[in-house]
Amino acid sequence: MARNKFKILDTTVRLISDRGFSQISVDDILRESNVQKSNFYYHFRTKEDLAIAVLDEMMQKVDEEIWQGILQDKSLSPKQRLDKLIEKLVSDFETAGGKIGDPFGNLISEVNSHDERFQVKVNDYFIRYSSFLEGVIHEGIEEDEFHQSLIPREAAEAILSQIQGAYLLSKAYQDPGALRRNIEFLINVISV
Amino acid sequence: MARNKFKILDTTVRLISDRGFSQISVDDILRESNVQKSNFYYHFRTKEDLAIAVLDEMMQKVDEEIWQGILQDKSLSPKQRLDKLIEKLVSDFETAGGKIGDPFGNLISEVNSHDERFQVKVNDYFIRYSSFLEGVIHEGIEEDEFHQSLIPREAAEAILSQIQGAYLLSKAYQDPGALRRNIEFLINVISV
Amino acid sequence: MARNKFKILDTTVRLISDRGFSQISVDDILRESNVQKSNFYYHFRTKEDLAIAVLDEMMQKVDEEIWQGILQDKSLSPKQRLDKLIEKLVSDFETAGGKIGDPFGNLISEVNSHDERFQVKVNDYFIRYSSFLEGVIHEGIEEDEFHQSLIPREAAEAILSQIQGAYLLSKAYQDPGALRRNIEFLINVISV
Amino acid sequence: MARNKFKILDTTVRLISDRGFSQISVDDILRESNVQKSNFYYHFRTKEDLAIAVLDEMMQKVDEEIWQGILQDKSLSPKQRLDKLIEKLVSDFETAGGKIGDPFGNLISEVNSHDERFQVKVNDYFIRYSSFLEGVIHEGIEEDEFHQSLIPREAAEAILSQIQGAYLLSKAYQDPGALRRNIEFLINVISV
DNA sequence: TATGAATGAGCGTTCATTCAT
DNA sequence: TATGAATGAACGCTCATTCAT
Repeated sequence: MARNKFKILDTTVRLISDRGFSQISVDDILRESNVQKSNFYYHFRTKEDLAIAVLDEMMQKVDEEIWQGILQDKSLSPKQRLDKLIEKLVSDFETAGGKIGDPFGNLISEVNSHDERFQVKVNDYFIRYSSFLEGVIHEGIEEDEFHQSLIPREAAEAILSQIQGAYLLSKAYQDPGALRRNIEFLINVISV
Repeated sequence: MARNKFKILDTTVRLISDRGFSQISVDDILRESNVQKSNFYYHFRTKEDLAIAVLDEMMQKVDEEIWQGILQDKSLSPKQRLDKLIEKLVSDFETAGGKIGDPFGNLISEVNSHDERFQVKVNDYFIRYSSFLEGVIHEGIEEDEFHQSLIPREAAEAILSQIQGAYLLSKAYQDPGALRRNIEFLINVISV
Repeated sequence: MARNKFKILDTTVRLISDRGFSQISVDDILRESNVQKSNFYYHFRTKEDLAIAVLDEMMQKVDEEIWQGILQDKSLSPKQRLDKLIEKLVSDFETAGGKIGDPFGNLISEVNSHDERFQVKVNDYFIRYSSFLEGVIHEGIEEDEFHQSLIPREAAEAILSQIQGAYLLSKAYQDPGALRRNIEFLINVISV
Repeated sequence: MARNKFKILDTTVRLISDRGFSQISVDDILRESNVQKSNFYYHFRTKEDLAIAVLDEMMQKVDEEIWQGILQDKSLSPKQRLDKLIEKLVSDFETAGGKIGDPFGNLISEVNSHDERFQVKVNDYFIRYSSFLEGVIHEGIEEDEFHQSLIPREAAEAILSQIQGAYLLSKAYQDPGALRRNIEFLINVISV
């Protein structure tokens, strides 16, 4: 059973990528998912609880699609993997129709949340993603694709930071090209 | 005589850097500024009108402090100017006490707004800032501080993007260090 | 102006004597007074704030009607005043149509409230009423209407206590007679 | 086997003495008793049904503890029994930690209930208690402990009324002393 | 007996905005 | 310019109860 719980989670993920979690109301979610308010609160203690659940889902998806599916793909060189990552981010962005639809679920706009648990989760999210990238940079240096002088940890964080900023500009400009442009710029500039 | 209008604008700027515009209510602003509700609507037709006015103020401030005050400071070399910019961003971030207090007024979280005029303004904002940076990069290439291969326009946008992403991470991590780290990383990597 | 604020206060006093404050909802009050919800919250910060305001009104009414109007009526002897008080309580109870309609506004059922300010107010209420009664008992002893052995303070509190209990039984039994019976019992037993 | 039914009843009695029946929700009871909601409605048709069941339990307890245990204790004189009753009420009140914990289960606040059956039960409750007290007063008069002029029925009701009122004041004042003071006052004043 | 899931009305409160003076 | 009062929709959440298994 728990059919509705699923529908709620699903709808929320969809709505988040459009407007960000704090901008969507419980009523919005309920309207879109055709679930009763009281049933929502049967499945989730509070709206923030739903947020946590959604973040957990997103983290798992990143693990599968980005990490296992792309960044650990040994059939590709480290740089090729980052290129493939860019392609994925851009195509996700585009298929989401001008909206965001990123594997970050519009976390950009949630960083100001005043909820403690939420902050911690977002933190985890970024740290996890960073460490994924760090592994790739490390390999890339050894294989002479990235400059020897790079410190993997630093480069990884800078790439994550650049990805976030690029998302922001893409949304502001309503232009997926900005997403590709800015991430590629950084990747190119650290490549030999 | 528009004493109250000033107080409203001032308070709003302050509150925005903490929570972002869409997370503060008209009542919040009024409570903090000791202005009457009906007087608010005398000065501003809607809440969005206030947002536009605030953005205008912020853009003017960036023109003065960042552009005229730092990026056009001919007593410094182009790279020195970017370094000084970083210092300003970091110190503003820090004095704002863990909050943001940036010259971007937490635009990060407002990019998803559904208001047309707002979107356009934010766009202007980013484009203006980009063009400021473009000028500096251009100079820097001629003075051999930045790599010859750089296209100023691209590099400028990447820096702006990196600044935005770095703000985001700093807030998520509650660590001003992340702001400096990530912007410096990009500046260093494009310097000769 | 503030027409609605008045209507809200008025309606609340009426509804309280029927069911007690914690058993009536803001919606109940609004329905009965034809006031908009948002206007309610313009006049009162919270539901508890309304409660405080209502208690203040009730206290003032007791001061006027019970204290000045009856207990301080020098044309009557102390015992006669207490008798007159009983008559008033009973007739108020009866005109309220089987409901309560007492000068205590059904405080009986509000004593369990978890709101601090409310508790304090109810306390004040009882203490004030007690001291009114104390004055009468004191006079009555001097005029030889009440037993010399009585300690005014103690007798006053016992009368207040008896009044409260009698209200309770009257409501349980739906019988105004119980109100008169039980208060009279105590008055008689302390009279010479 | 009705294990859960027992747990529900038990928990409810406990919660009632703190807040009164109408102020506790079915969810509250379920949370505290670790019983499933659907199981609750297997055992009780409605929340009011539970109320009735709880009242029945309380009445039985009064029969045992107050009537058989104290008021019928032939080893004590009538007045001594009333004194012992006071001690019990006060000590129950105190061990319940400032809360009520009386054998009346906070009926004080439930008298306004709109449920017919509930009203009837509370009525029964008071009448039963009254008749217990009446017996003691009757004996006391014969044994010359209470004034000859007293009508047992009237005195009994007045004592019950005083007990209720004293509970109320004790709760308002958060002072168990008020409970003892006021009941003792009445007992003393009717004693020879 | 017992369970997980669902229901619909209602809770106290806040929202951006408008009205009349 | 400025004010106090009013509006209606929406907010996140809880209520007692029922359903299907």
